[in-house]
Amino acid sequence: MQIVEVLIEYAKSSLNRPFSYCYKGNKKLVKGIRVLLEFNHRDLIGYVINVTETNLNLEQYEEEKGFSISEIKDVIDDVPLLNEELLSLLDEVSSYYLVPKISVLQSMLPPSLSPRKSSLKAPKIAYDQYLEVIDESEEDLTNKQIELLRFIKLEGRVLKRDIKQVSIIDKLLEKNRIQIVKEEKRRLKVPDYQYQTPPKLSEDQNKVIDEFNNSNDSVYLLEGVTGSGKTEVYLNLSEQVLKAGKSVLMLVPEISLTPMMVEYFLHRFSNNVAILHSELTPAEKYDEYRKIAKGDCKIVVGVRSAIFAPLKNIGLIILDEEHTESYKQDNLPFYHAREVAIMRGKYNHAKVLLASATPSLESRARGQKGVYHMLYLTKRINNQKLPTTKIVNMLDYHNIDRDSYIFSHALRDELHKTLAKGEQAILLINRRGFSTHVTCRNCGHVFKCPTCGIALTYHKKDNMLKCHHCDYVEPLPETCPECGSKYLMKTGFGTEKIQEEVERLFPSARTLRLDSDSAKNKSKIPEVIEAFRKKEADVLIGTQMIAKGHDFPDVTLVGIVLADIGLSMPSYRSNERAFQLITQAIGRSGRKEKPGMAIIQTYLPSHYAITFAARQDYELFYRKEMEMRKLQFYPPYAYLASVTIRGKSEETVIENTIRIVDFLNDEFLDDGQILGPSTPYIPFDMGLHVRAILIKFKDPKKAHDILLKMQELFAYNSAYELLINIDPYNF
DNA sequence: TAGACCCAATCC
DNA sequence: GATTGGGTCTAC
Repeated sequence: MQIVEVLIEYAKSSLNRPFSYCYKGNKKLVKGIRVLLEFNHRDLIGYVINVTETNLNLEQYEEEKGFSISEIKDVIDDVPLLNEELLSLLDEVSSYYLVPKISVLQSMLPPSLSPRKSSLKAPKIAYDQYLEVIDESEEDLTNKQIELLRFIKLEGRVLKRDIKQVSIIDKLLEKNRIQIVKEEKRRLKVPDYQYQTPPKLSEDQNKVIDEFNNSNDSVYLLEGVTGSGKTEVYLNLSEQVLKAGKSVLMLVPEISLTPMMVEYFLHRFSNNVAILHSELTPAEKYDEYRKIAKGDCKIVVGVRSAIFAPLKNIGLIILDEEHTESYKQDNLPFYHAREVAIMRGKYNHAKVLLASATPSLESRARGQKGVYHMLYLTKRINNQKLPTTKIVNMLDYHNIDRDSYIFSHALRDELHKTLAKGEQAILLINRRGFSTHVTCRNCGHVFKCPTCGIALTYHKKDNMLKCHHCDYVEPLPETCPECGSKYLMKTGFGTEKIQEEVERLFPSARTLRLDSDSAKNKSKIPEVIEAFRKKEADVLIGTQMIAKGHDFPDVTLVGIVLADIGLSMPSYRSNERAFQLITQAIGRSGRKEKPGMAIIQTYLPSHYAITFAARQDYELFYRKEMEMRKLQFYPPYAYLASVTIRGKSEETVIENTIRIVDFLNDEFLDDGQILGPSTPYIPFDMGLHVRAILIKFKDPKKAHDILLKMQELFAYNSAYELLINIDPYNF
């Protein structure tokens, strides 16, 4: 009889321990496979972490162990899902982040191989399911159902997997308003590009490459201004690594926003590239994953979770735009791809290259201390000049256009000139929707989200009010629900409003808008980007997703409609975020031979995040922000960990949070600062009360021990849920 | 995570 | 006296 120890698919720290089952069949089981079993009256998946043989019979064995043992119901895999390296990485990641092992496993493996019940249903052949409207009547539908119905109607047909609210789809199907049309899905087709001969490298690029090659350091930070040709450096280094018989892991922030990077790699390495990102179907992911595991391709291009790709013999790991926050997973298992990259680099004796025009403060500080090897690309390719920038003080009404309170004279004039020259412009406004507040002019009633209490944003496209924190929606009523007045006032602006303003002021300009609304249908993002690049429009209006990494040769004007939005966020990183966003956005201007221009409109014209971003002066920003971080004891001067407690009863939550704070104070004494209990910006989460604790400390080893102890003492309680986030971003 | 179990409140 | 609802416990 074989005894297996398994991890249960529930990612709960109280269940983060092995459970024993027996197997009486005649297969030889190995660790690393999945099994089907019954656990506490439910069928679910277990992941085998240990197998032993015993001569005892079941009764004797149970006697010896002191608990009863059931039999496995089924064996799912024959061979282990992970190789030795990933197995050890699993331990390292789960112990660093203090998260259940199973949660790391579930991130490492594609859905069809994941140790969770739903993986059994994961398709081996994929179909695309489209939703189409068959009956437009909105009678006896809820608001959310109306929203979706109108959305599908506006789009014509919509991919079912693009719509996350499955229950609403089901209701609409049930009420015969829409139908599903099935089409066989093509597996991921990678275009077969012609090999592109590498361009001649600049002096700067050669210098960086030589320095990289001639050093034995393991982690490098490449600081390269926008347009300095970082991509060509990646390609060149990758080529060398491949020639040496090793493989390359290339991470990008969000693949649907950076199809260019994929294209470059495909041009150079064609069928040697596997692609991993969240928009792939389970079947495609499965294909790509297997291809990588079998060693059929030596390069993986992908997003955060691709850091776990089963690539063997890695020689180089690159993180493009390393400062990007999407490298940090903000739910379980809370890992940061950069830290995992460094772990894998160590194991493989591979080099890790982090690159950005605006490195994160913590990386840049490590560079300063010599923990990372600094590399610089200071010149733009062909010595293009950085765009001319202008900060417009919106507090001064002389600067504001008479026709439009949103545009300054400067921005309107420049946009006019740009359009007259037949060149393109980008307008950035980091807020979607039409207007941020709707107020009754008569009684002052403000439309607010009933569950979050924050103001609802008006969306003109479907004439609905939406909460940007939860998923609440309602149609904009004709009259005020309080007093019946017809005069509802819309204030504050977002992308939709800007688009309308541009169309009003420049009737002949062709506009495109890109934000997470227009990208609800995710395949839209690359379409819009491509259309703009092909000059099918003159002005692109959008949120931060248009600021990142795109190369639009004919854009000569970037307008930041309101630069302050990011600065008002309550986070120690808000200055850094604002600086990065503005710098990145400005970098979109003037990428070819034509000189670029950028206009920054702001109510805080002397804020250093804005002035230094306008000058594209990372170095000065870095120094100033480091001073601030030092004063306030924030990273990189301190390490952070946050603890979140959530539960049904507010009292229980508060009581326990205080107990935990007391515990932490006793344990850390003078080696850490404990802030809290604090009430987060959004104090409710799906009906649960939330409280948070922030811990700042100098000694990560000591903190790790204390947090582990805290977890043992407090995590095992069903009255509330406790989550630890190591190196959190949103505080 | 979610079913079982326990106890108290509530209903007829 | 039975039924319902909430909070707590436990899993191999």
